[in-house]
Amino acid sequence: MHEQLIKSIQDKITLSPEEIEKVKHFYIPKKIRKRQYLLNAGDVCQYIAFVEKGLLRSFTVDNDGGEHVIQFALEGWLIGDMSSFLSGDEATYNIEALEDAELLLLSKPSMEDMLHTVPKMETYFRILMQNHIVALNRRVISSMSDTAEQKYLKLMNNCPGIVNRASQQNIASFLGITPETLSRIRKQVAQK
Amino acid sequence: MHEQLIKSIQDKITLSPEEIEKVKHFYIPKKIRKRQYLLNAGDVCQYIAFVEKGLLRSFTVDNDGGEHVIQFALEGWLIGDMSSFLSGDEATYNIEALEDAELLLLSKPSMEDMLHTVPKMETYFRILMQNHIVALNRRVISSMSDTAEQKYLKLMNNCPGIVNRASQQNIASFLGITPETLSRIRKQVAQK
DNA sequence: GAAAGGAATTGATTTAGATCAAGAATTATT
DNA sequence: AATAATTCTTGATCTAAATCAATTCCTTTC
Repeated sequence: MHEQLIKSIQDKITLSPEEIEKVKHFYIPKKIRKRQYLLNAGDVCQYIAFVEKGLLRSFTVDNDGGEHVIQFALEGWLIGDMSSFLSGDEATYNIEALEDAELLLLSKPSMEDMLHTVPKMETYFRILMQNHIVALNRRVISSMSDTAEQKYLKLMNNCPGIVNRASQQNIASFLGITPETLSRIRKQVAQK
Repeated sequence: MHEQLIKSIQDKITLSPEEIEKVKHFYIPKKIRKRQYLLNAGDVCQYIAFVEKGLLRSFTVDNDGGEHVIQFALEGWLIGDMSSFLSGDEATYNIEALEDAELLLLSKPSMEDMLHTVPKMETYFRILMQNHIVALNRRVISSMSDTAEQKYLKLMNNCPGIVNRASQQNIASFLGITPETLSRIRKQVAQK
């Protein structure tokens, strides 16, 4: 049940077997089914979720009712409304399972306990945050300067799992293009 | 010399006068002149810079030689290549002063010392990081779903200082539009 | 203070991608 | 298995913004 989590941690820091056992106990396993929501915009985000299995998306709904996919999360990724989780303010994002999923939830008190008990986990979360900021900056630049095709090809290279498993509507929304444009791009890319 | 920094900190956490004095000593004052670079892409980002006075920008140069403004920083803001600073890897951003500037530099060893000496500063940096992530997410959504005019109006509302002080080329680059388009938008906005 | 070099404006044209619309192909539901 | 409901594809048209180009307006700088 914790393989992905352990892998994710050991990728970044070194923990003793005892520390690993301690860390495990701070996470609450939870299964959710396709189409279920883990978080509704307006609620406070009580947990950040580590994905052991499945695929989720976070998204906002704008004034005109348009959905914007902020992030996907598959095996080994973390998802949540970080800002709401850390500050206790209302969440601006919704989080929905796109496939049946197995999650490991971490509440804020558990997180604080854990960082106190296993201080090396500070480094783990710092690295995650840092990677996240780098990824967001890349996405800003890409959304400003790449063509729709370049955006799609980059996503395909960086996250083939998402391209294979998410619907084209969701992928298009994530890339900031229409589903029609994505469909045409896929056709072109296929025949070369 | 430290007014802006103290204001920024006291905005988020409460420190005793003694703690404030301690914090001050970890920062190195530095003046740089317009057009000077604080960081070149490829170097390691040794310092994050708190802006006491002036205006700076960080930007990347893509393969075709095109510049992309990542961020502006004016009084009370922090600028640096966070990823390079924290990880020690090569910076991907350049940082340049757009006006003569007075900075307070924080090196990584100083930062670690400071967090150790005044642990409440952890919270300060956590809040800064968190705000940064929220801002980046907003920017991604805006760049995908807003028109050029909406992007400009939002920047004008959120950061009038930048709109007034940065060149239109830089503002256009930051917004992901051409200088010509920005010029036309400004004309329209002015006559209403 | 004149010349030079950018920066900003304005106009004409092009284009990538959006929008509108209708049909084909999957996927769900009973 | 049959029907309903999405999702995806394909085509025709439209539009916001890019590109190309020429002029005017500011700053530098000598």
